This record gives sequence, C-alpha cells and structure tokens, in this order.
Amino acid sequence: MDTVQSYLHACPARTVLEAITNKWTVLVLTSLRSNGGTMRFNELRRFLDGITQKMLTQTLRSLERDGMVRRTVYPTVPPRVDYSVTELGTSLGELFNTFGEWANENVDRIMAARTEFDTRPAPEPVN
Amino acid sequence: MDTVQSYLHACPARTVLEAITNKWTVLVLTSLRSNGGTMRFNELRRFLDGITQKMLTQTLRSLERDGMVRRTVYPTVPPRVDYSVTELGTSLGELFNTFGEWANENVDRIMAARTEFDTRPAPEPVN
DNA sequence: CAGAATCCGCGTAGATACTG
DNA sequence: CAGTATCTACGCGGATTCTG
Repeated sequence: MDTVQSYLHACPARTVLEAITNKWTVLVLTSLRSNGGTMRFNELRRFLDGITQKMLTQTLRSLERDGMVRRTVYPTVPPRVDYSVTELGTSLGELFNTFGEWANENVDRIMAARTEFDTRPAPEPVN
Repeated sequence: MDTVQSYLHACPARTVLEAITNKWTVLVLTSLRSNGGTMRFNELRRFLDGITQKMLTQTLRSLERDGMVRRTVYPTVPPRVDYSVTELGTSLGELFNTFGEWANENVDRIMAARTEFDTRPAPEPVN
C-alpha cells in the first residue's frame, strides 16, 4: 500500500489546501463573493474588521497569483484598486458554501463532543 | 452592513475551519477513511510517512475531542489502540472528497495562473 | 506498541512608521 | 487611497529522549 505522503507530495488537494489554510484567505474570498464580487482595498479592510493592512495585501496577492482574484488599478488620483473574484475563485467559493452549510448543521455535535471530552474523568491509573 | 468579523466570531464555519486548518488533520482523517475507517497508532504513523509522533498524537487527540475519531484502548501487553473514524468524521471526510475532486479538476488552472503571475513583467514606473 | 515530556527553529501574523 | 518596509512575538510543528 502506498503511503499518504508519497501520494500527497504531488497531490492537487495538497496544493489547494496549502493555498487556503491560513487565517484570511477563505474570509477574503467569501467577503468578495458576498458583496457582488468586487470590492476596493479599504472597503475589504473595513468589512473584514480586524485584518491588518499587511495581511490583507498579502492575502490578496496570493489569491491574485492563484487566479482567484483579479486586481484592477485605475490610474486616478487618489488611486483606486478593485479586487474582483474570478470564475475560478467563484467556483472554489461555492465549495466554501457547502462547507459552511455542513458547519451550520454539525457545529452543535462538535461542541457537544468537546464538552463531553473536556469533562471526561481522567483515566485513573490501575493500581 | 455587518462586518465579516462580527459575523464570523461566533460562526460555525470559523469553528470548523480552525479545527481543520493545520498541517495534518485532513490527512489523518483521509487516511483513516481510505483504510476501512480504523487504524492503529503506528499503522497511521507509517502510512502518513513524515508525521512525527508528537503531531500524530496531537492531531488524533484533537479529532477525538471534536468527535471525529473514536479512540479504543485494548488493555493488552503490548498495548493496542485503535482509531476509528466516527459518523461525524465520515460526514466531514466526504466534503474533503468533494474538495479533492475540485482540486484535481482545477489545479492546472491554478498552476497556470501562478506561472503567468510569476513571469509577468514588473510594472514599469511611469517616467 | 503507544505514547509523554522537553527543547527549539522558523514562519505566520501583528504593530508601527512611512510613501506615491 | 493603497500600499511598502521593518521589527517583533507567538505558537505550530519538528527533533530528541524517556516510559508503562
């Protein structure tokens, strides 16, 4: 039987997972999608409320590089930059919706499991 | 309009996301599911090939706490501990499959976008 | 076999100051 | 407005050692 590692080193799922398993990517993509697909930098910043400027820039750059978000600069004064979710980003975002629905339906079971686990008596050592 | 933050602080999706956005959780759950649903500690360790003992223990404890995995200890010598994926874990694992399929279908577009982004000429400053 | 305990590097992310 | 540039911290995850 093959190991997971040998399978995963070149695994597409691994690539995509690494692209989204950070603090803000999912939230940024979801924000864009829930606001018509296009937002400006500080608009996103305010909406996300808590993200630092550095992390927003970093997250947007990463999403742009992965083809999830399109960055459009208007050479005006003051500058205006629009961030739009691409078709690819929309496609991925729809998965997040499915994920969110699962979370809504099952979060209670998870929280209950946690409570049960945390109040479980410590396994008493055999004398 | 509400900010994402105010929405997300108590968001089920956030809870579940935080539970799985780490290096090994998805891989451990997927390994269990792809091996009949039950594996022993060192069996998982070998299968994951690269995970340290600490991280495997930590990941399994977290999954157990969240009700995704059931830990069964057989009081034998040497000790035997089985880890089985629960119904809840199976349910979540199915989402990973959907996710994996999306990754398979779209990883090429992502890689292409990255190449395009990385070879894109640096925006030449206006003189 | 299935861990517990400890030490430590490194990267993610936050805070702050500055700019075209 | 939309960033860039630094500095710093905190914690995740890895390596190692030891145990019932």
